[in-house]
Amino acid sequence: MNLMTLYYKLLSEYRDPVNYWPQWCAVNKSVNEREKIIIGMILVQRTSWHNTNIALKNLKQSNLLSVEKIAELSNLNNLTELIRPAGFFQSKPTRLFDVCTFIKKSGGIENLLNKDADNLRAELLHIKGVGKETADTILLYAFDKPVFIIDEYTYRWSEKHDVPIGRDYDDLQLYFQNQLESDAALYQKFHALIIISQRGRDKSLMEIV
DNA sequence: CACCAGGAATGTA
DNA sequence: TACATTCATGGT
Repeated sequence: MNLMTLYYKLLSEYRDPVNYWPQWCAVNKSVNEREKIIIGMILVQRTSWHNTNIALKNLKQSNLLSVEKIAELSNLNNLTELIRPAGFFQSKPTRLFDVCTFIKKSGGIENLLNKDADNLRAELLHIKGVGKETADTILLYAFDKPVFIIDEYTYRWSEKHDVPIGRDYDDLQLYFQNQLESDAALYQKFHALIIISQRGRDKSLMEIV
């Protein structure tokens, strides 16, 4: 069974993933929504969405759920307290600040949207705290670039469905992208379905819209 | 109380 | 290159 067949099977079982993640799979995302996705992706690293949502809510209440405003901070003390529920308080504030600073110095989301996916990916990977998974998640969901995300869910799903590729990020990503048409909307829905189809106890997702 | 939740940097051989 | 360790919070 090829990946497209498996995708349609997932669709038939779980319906349209856009209903589960409207803010992620939306066709027309605002700049602000894209920023929230990026901020969320940094905060959720090795953390549950439940905890991440608390941190996001704190940022919103302090009017800091913004790349610009985070990048303009003179110190990270307040930011550290606000995102503490997301854990790793000694590293995440700096990671978040660095990502926001990069975006601001690059001319903002609007400017980065025009950049080539490969070049943007390389630039993101230069930021300390941004690895392949985070970079690709940002590319796919915040910038709508056709890059398939490889994460623990993708590994488990691939193994379960006998995808003939081992546990290697680059190999598995190439396989998905070679088997599927290069389409960001397809990748977004496909990956959302992979997650939805195997969520465990914590069924929470990103809440902030 | 033990374990987990969409990682990435760092150190070791 | 490949693998182990470390980092922190809130829920189950």
